[in-house]
Amino acid sequence: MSKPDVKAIIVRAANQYFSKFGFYKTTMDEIAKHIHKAKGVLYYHFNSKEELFNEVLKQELEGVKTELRKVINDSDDALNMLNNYIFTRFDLLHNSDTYHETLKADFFEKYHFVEKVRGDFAKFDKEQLYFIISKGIKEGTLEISDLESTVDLILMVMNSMEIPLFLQNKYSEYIDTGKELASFIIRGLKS
Amino acid sequence: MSKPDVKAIIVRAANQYFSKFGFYKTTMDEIAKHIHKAKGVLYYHFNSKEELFNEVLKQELEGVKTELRKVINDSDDALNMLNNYIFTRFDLLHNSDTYHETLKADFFEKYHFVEKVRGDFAKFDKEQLYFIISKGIKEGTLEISDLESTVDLILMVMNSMEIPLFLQNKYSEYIDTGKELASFIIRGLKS
DNA sequence: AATCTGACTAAAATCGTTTTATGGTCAAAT
DNA sequence: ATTTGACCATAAAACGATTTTAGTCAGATT
Repeated sequence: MSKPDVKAIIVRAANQYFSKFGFYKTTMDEIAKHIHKAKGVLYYHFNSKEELFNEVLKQELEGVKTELRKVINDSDDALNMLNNYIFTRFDLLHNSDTYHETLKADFFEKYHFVEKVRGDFAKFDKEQLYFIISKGIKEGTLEISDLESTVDLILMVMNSMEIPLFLQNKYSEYIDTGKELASFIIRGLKS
Repeated sequence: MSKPDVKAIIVRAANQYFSKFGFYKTTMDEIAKHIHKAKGVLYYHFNSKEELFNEVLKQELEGVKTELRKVINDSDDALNMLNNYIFTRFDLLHNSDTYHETLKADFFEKYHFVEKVRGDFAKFDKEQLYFIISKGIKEGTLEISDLESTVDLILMVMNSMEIPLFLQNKYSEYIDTGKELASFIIRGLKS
């Protein structure tokens, strides 16, 4: 405890407020008071509220990425890998409250400042799918005509489902069908 | 013209306003003035604004259903039928402004009064998919393990895509991938 | 009898104004 | 190098007065 990492403490507190109340209903004063500091210190470590929110989101998605990498490492054949990837991705994002905030934002066409972090995650996502499907092709278990558009298709479907799943409280209603989605996609890709 | 069908005239005018300005920003006075009648006459033919909106939506979806029935009648094998159904459905709903209103509503959890009409359409939708896929099974071109859950899966995906397609102006961005969706689904069902 | 009118009401939305809250700054303190 | 707390400008909330609007109804019209 010789050097308390204030930046990390701020992010942790900010995370609690942002994930509970969202961007607009969280005030910088609240966050500062919660860690028994003056508001100014937030502005010593971050240039703006938006930057702080960005950092919280970034760390949340970083956690998701770490878990997804584990999924990829722990599955050996591409079929299981794809199946686990799709399901775990839904499960992890289901529990990512700050990410849900940005989904709402997307809907209302606000939160422009968050584009970069979301773009980064989209890129990661795409890379993983490329990797998994390419692996399947090499293994001979998958067979597709156009890798690029297949990846786009899967991404589109997964992204489209996020609003009903996470924002419209249809997770319990849809999740069983969602599991089938994974096996259905795989069936469509199988050789 | 001996008996001008006032009810139909009201619905036509209401349709113009609702589809352009939505439910809340359309006033009963506007509609009445547009057809050169007093507002009271609207309440002679309909019990409330909600009921009038319902009627407009009902007729819009009735039109969609009619077109979709044509698609089913005009395709002979189940594979083409399914392909055309999915694509035409997206295309028709893309142009159904009043329906878009209810999608927004769904998101904001308002417009409870519209549940019945939407439920009717969902039922129709499900019946058609059942019909098409059953036909494909009989023909021997499709082969699936669980009809019920397959239908649910396709419905879930199509419904999920409506928000990005119709409300987030991603129609042009997604529609090409959307076309592939149809052929992808078919591939997944083929025997 | 069926259809329509227009004045009416109660409730809600809108608008202009004042007050308060909030993001952000900074000189001084630690 | 980090933190404080007073301070500013602006945006959001609160307020109250005014207008709009969904819905009603007694009476007119056909």
